[in-house]
Amino acid sequence: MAPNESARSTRDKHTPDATRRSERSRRAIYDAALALVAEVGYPRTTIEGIAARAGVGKQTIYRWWPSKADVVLEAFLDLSEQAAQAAGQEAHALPDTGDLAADLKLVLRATVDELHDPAFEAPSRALAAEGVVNEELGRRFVAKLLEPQLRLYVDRLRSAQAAGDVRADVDPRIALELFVSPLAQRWLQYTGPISYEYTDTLVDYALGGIAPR
Amino acid sequence: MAPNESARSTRDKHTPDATRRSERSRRAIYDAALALVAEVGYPRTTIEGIAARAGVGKQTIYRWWPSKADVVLEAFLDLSEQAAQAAGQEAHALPDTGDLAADLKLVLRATVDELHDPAFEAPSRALAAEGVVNEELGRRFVAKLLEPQLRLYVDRLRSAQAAGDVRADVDPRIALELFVSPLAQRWLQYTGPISYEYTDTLVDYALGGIAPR
Amino acid sequence: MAPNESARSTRDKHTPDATRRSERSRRAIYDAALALVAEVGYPRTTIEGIAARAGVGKQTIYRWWPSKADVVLEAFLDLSEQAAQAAGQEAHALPDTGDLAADLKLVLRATVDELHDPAFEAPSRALAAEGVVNEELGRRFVAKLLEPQLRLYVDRLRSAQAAGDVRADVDPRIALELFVSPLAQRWLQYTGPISYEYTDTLVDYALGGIAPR
Amino acid sequence: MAPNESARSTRDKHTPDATRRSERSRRAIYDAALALVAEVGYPRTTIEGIAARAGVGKQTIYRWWPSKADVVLEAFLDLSEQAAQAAGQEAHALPDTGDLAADLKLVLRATVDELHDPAFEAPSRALAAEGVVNEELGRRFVAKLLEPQLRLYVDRLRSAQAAGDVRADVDPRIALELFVSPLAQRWLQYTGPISYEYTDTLVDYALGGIAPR
DNA sequence: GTCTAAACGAGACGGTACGTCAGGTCTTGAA
DNA sequence: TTCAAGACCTGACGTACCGTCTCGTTTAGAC
Repeated sequence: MAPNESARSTRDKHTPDATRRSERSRRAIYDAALALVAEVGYPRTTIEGIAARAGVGKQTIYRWWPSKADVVLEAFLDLSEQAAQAAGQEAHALPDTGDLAADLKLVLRATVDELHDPAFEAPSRALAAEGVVNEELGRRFVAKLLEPQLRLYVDRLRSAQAAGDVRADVDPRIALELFVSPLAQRWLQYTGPISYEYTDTLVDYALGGIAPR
Repeated sequence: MAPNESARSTRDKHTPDATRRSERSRRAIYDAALALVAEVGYPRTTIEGIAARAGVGKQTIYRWWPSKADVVLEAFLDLSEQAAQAAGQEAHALPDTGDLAADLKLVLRATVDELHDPAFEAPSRALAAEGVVNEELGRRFVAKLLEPQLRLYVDRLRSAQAAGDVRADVDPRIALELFVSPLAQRWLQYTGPISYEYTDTLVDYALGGIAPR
Repeated sequence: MAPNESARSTRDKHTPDATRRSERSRRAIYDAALALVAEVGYPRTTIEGIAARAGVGKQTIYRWWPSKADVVLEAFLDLSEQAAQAAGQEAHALPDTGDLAADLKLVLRATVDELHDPAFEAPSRALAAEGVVNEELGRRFVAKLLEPQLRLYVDRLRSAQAAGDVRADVDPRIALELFVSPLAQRWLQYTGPISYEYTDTLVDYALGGIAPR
Repeated sequence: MAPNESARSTRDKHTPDATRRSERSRRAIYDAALALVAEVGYPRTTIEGIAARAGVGKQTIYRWWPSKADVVLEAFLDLSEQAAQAAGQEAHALPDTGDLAADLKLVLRATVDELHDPAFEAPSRALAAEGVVNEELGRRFVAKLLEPQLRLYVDRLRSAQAAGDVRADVDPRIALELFVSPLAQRWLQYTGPISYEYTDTLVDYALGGIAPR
């Protein structure tokens, strides 16, 4: 048996040698993918187009990613990581001044701003849409991007529970949805305008309830 | 000049004579579109496929609808209308037993069931996804399907306000999102499981707030 | 049995009542067909186009003619008849001055002129082309248009045989092809230019042969 | 710089790399094109049909040929070349036994046989018909296929002139039409039957003339 | 410092679906 | 019933991408 054969038998041809991967190509593909999604939208973004724009052969994309959705998702994750690093430690925890309502309002206002940022809007909308219809991608999108952010709310709510600002029997994972999901739905489905007043109101309603005290 | 001549002079060739439209074809196209979306999913549903399955020329589709999304949306609206008519007056108002929490829980449990119905899931997911990325379609989807349902919640909450079960200063249109949007997001984005307990909890949290009394 | 059934059984639907046929439409269709063939060529002449130009419904054409070729052939035959009537008796016989060569040259020169007439060229080329590939139409084209003209040559050659200007053992139907067919082929297949000198030469060669005497 | 690079720089994207062309596909397309023309005729032969029959993507045809006519013409030229190679040197010159009449009769009899060969008849009739109505194609058809054959007659007649069997003042290019064109017209237009006697007679008439000596 | 195997750019390949268009058939309403 | 109008079904058009598959050409690790 030739030595290279044994090498091949341990490595399927569908799993190329990652150590020899071209970093240049990877970066160029991320950039091209995000640029195209932003410019022409996700459906009209094609793998051929990404390859052409990145100055890369189509096979280089098909070698490393199984689908267009994966390329765009990974490119977006990369972008988010870079943005997070640029923003410093803020990404690791929500502010905790002791005033829960104020802290939540602050963070949600920042989210409102982010949702209006065109650089994020096009790709994240595209991925969200794909995730609606493609469960596997949707779950990955949530696990990699959404859930880590929601965990910060959970932490902050736990802290509030410890401080007695939130009832102990409340499930934080559900509670956070009271103010996060309405904002998400308005953004995703155009069911209403998004503003600081709106998110402030959400926090107030969620914390105090809508029933009379 | 005959009346129809003036009508014709204002109609260019891109807007065919709707009075001569074939009802048979329209129905067949609706059925085929919904069936295909349910069977192979929205992305793999093609206009060619709809035409073939409906026993209809492609041009007959392109003549009356500008895009695949429009065909499916209209087909889905038609389906919803039929379902509403079959269900009778239930669609016109939420139950109002005087017990707001119980009424909301009941309706949300019904929604949970509906969201698990495969006949509705495939097309509505497809349309929601398309609406995320296609604002025009999204707004139409909301206006025609979502908003009418949300209005029923508004009405019920107004009634509750009159009965003193909800604070008078609360905006019902926002308040309803406290329990509707979380469900919607879990369904759309797979951010969590959907169950009766979950929706019951949402109603409790929303009505009573999460802060201690 | 319903009354209309008996009506149908006595009259096949493919043979409508000719007595009620609109002469106006027939003429308009002939004119439109020839005009279109001349303007855009035979292949791009469509029954739809003829109907639109004639101000006639498509079905009116399909009712009376089985194919585009038939419409054009009939229109062309009609045109030829009219032209023949306008030209008087010249169509019934070739000139017979006693000088066979001169007579033939004269007639062939007239043919050269006719072949250069755009009003005749487009439809006759179109019909000839169709006839090459559609034997049934080709034979009809020949029988109705070509053969009557060739018969005049036969007559003239018979007269020449009687006068001793053509050998008695020569078959006139074949002999005429010596000068007619070369002209036809050059015209049909663009195998060479067409001029008076050319046709004169053909007559000389055909009458005298090309071998030395 | 490698030589092919400079070649590439002068070639835009509309002229693909011919060196990478698939010979298998080219052959399959030729075969399919000729088969379809023979079976259903030229007008009903479609590029889609050729592609399907050849087991080839449509784009592979559009990549290399600008039109259906070009595909079929090229396929037919290829067929002719192969037939010529199979026939050996006969294609390069007419027989020259010294007996002009006998040589011409022999060749014309072979032509008669060829005209009756179904493998040749369908595509050449289709191309001839198209050429009648499409001058550009017609001229190409003549230049590539007809004229090379006629040149052989010109050569043989020149040889006969040198031998004193044809008058020196005769133009061979015209003279050959005396026996070639009648046969062509009968075949193209169904103006008469085609037989050995007929072509023999044509040669006799053409060489000796039809006038008495 | 070679050697060599894999990743690379390029792009041709067999396909699918696109959206447009033309053509023959079928349906409707006016005369 | 004929006719005009035009919607219908069919199917070919030429284009855009798909995902696969070679081609040479880098390129980077092992010898």
